[in-house]
Amino acid sequence: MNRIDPETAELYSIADLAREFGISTRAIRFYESKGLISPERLGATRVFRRRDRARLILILRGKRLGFSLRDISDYLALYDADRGQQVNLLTEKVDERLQLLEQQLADLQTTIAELHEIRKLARERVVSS
Amino acid sequence: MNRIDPETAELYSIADLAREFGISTRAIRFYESKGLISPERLGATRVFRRRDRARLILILRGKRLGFSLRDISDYLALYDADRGQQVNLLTEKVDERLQLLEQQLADLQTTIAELHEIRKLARERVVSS
DNA sequence: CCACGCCTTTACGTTAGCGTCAAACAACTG
DNA sequence: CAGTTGTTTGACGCTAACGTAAAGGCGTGG
Repeated sequence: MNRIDPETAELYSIADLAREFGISTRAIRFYESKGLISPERLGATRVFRRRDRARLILILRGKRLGFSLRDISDYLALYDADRGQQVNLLTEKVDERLQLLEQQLADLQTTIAELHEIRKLARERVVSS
Repeated sequence: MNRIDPETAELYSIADLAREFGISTRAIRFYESKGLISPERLGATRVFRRRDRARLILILRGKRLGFSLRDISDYLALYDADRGQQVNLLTEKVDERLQLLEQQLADLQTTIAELHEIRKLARERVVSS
C-alpha cells in the first residue's frame, strides 16, 4: 500500500493534455504559473503525470462551475490536505465550500425549474393560437 | 387580467436597490449600460420599478452561478420573449440553456460528493490516530 | 445662502484569464 | 544540412466587470 507503481505513471506532454481537454498550452502554463499544477521537468520541458492530469480535470470542472482560479486553488488545497494538516481547519474549510456549493445548487435548481416553466408556457401558446 | 395596478408599482432609487442587494450603484449603472435593465427616468434620475428589481434578482443569481453578463443578458431575453417571438426559436434556446445548466448540475453534485468524502476521510483519520 | 446628501456623466485605473507574437533551443526527417 | 515540429521564456495585448475619482445639478435644512 502507498507504493507507487512507476509502470502505471503515464507521461504526458503539454500538448497532449491541451489536446485532450480542448484548452491551449498557454492556459496550462498559466495554471502552473499560478501554482495550480507543478509538472516535473526534463531539462526545461514540462512532463505531466497522472496527478497533474487529475488536477487539470478538477480545474476545468471548477471553471465550468464559474469559480476563479484563486477559488480553485483553495479547492485543490483541500485535496492536498491529505497528510499533515490540521483536521479541524480542513473540515472547517470543506464545510465553508459545501455551503457555497449548496447555495449554488439551490440557484441552479430554481433556474432550471424556471426554464422548464418558460418552455411550458411557450408550448401552451402554440396550442391556443 | 393583464391590467397594471399603479398602486402596487413601487418605486426604488438606485441607492435603494444597491443597499437591498449589497452591490454598488456603479454596478447597477453598469448593468444598465449593458442593457440588462432599463429603468425609467425622472429628469436625469433613474427610477426603478418592480420589473427592474426582479431583473436584478435574476442578474445576481446568474452571477452566483458564474455566468457572464453577456450570458445573463441572453437569459433575460428568454423571459422577455413572452410575446411576439418565434416559439420554436425560443424553446430551442431554452433547451440549450437547460443542457448547460444540467451539465453544471452534474459537476456540482460530483463536487459536493467529493467534498463529503474528504470530510469523511478527515474524520476517520482523527479516529484512528 | 450655503453646506449636505444624493443624483448624474465622463473617464481613467485595475484584476483576471488568458491570446498572441517573438526569439531561441532540441529533436527528428528527408 | 535545411526544414519542420514541438518546446521554452518573456512580453505585450485584450475583454470583462467593475472601482474610483472628478466635476457638476437638484433639493432641503439651518
